[in-house]
Amino acid sequence: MFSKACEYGIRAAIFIALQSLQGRRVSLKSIAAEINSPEAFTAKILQQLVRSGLVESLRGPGGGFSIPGDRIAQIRLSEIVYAIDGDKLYEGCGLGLEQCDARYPCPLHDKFVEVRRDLRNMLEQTSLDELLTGLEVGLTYLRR
Amino acid sequence: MFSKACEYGIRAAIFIALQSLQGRRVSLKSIAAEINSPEAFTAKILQQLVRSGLVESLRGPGGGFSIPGDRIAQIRLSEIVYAIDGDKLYEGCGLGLEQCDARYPCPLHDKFVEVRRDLRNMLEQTSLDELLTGLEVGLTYLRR
DNA sequence: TTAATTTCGGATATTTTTGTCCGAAATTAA
DNA sequence: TTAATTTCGGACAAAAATATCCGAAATTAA
Repeated sequence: MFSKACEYGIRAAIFIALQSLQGRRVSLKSIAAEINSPEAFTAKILQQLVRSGLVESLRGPGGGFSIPGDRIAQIRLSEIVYAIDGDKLYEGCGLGLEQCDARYPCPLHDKFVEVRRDLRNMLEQTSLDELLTGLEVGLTYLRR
Repeated sequence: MFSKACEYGIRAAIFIALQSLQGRRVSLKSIAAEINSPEAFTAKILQQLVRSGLVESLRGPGGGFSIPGDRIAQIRLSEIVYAIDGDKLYEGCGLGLEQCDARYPCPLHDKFVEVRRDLRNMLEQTSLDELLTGLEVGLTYLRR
């Protein structure tokens, strides 16, 4: 469903948010260790999130990545997915037709649009901070 | 959402079904021309559908691909997707965790499971023949 | 039988995605 | 200032997905 890059990006963002709540900046190394992702590849994805303004970074000793407290409740998964994969998930015909819309739909158009809208709604309605509560109380996990 | 292979596979199956209804077998060449797909690649995908028993093939002059009439109403999109992509779409954690289930869920587990169930239901409930009616009356399209 | 047609199957090529390496730049602290 | 740390950015490598090529096998018809 999501690309590997997206999976790593979301997991990283969740972990950064979790640590930012405690006022801790986290290094690339600790992120990759915590979410169990390839370090160098994760670096590329984090750079995309930084450029998109979803994550802040600081170089040098004690540096690392963070998300400002007020942003943690604002940022939606849809923004993270969009920053990494662009509108791939939101646009385009389910059967790959170049032109496919309500006027000239593919045979699957209506049903596909509905499913994708559900996915999109889910991503747009899910903020980072609501994913943290389960982690904090040990009900959900970021690795394994 | 779907792989290119799946997109071609579904479009091909729809076109074969449409022609089979008229008692016509269709060649690889005409399929690729009709659904606007790369011919040799489409051949590989058709072979998968044949091996899975979703499509019948016949070699030699006048040969080609077909779907028996009674199968057209039985075959679901879920079967086509499964024949081509396996259970990739139906299994696995949304965030890519190796172990993620109701007992040890990732932070997105519940929401993701719900969206994927919607997608799966849609594919399981959609049969080939119901996609043909729109095509027959010119309401939907397979190319463009 | 021969020639033409069409799918089958393996090898190969191209493109995209995923992943690695390494030096440069920035920052901190001794 | 110097050394250590950490992100940044570009080049490169590996793997997977997409796509092509071509001869073999099967079938049909002349």
